[in-house]
Amino acid sequence: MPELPEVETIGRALHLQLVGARILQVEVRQPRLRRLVDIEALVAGCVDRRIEAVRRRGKYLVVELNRQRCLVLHLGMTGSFRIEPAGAPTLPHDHVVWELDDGRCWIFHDPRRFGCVVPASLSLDDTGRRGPLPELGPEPLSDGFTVEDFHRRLSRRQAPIKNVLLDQRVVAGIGNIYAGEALFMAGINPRRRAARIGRDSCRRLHRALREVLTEAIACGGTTISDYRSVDGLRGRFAVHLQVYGKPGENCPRCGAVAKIRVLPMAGRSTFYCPRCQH
DNA sequence: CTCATGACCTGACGGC
DNA sequence: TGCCGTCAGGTCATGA
Repeated sequence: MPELPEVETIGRALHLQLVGARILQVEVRQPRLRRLVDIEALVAGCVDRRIEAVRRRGKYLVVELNRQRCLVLHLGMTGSFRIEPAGAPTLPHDHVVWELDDGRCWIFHDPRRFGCVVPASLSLDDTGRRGPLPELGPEPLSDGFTVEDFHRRLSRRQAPIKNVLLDQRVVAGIGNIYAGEALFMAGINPRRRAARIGRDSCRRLHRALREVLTEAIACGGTTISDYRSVDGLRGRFAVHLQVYGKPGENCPRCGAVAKIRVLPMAGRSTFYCPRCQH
């Protein structure tokens, strides 16, 4: 579910809520997430440590703990966090519960169990990666994401641009919704081979990605059904979506001239306007 | 290396 | 009402 704006929203909320708290204990109710939770390592990595920061990298969250440890978290499709008073009743699919020293507990909830909770040592390698994060491309909202570098990366790929945008090694944090929205904004057909995106189109796509992600973060993300931030609030970007989830509707740019179409690409639904996107 | 496909899970929804 | 197929915001392993 969550893409960069949703993970950013959740990460900011967790940072505000958790920094300064000390973890008294951690309970793993269901270790069988996408990667099996190593309970021993999680307990050793968490208990009696203070939470110092929560940061985002791509769609991952890194919770920094004192004494050089961290937690690497991913929300998969349906992961969420909430914070409750200690002893509050838990729900089905509450898989990990951290008890804090201030009378609250922090809960990881994930019905589909595509998320992960991985304890790691807090160390930077020479590429700036933390712990067991996979190889990730540049942060699209950072200065390190330049048109030149983006164009170079695209020029090596023969796959459709839509699929390449979903490759986290090319640029980090883009998922199905924002890939489709950015391609619409940039007027690029999702089936276009990435290597055949010219300099001008690449510049438009670069700008579109930054614009859509920035606006979505300002809205607290996009809620289609499940997604909620830590406080339980919905993201408000859904009303700004131009094409995602709107097959058969009039294109918002060319009006009634063309209808939005949907086609499967790499197993995911892709929405686009056949008239406006080339 | 690149690329496409299916697997991993649960729940919601529509058709019959 | 209930059963079945399909679909869902993500990643990862596998084989061509």
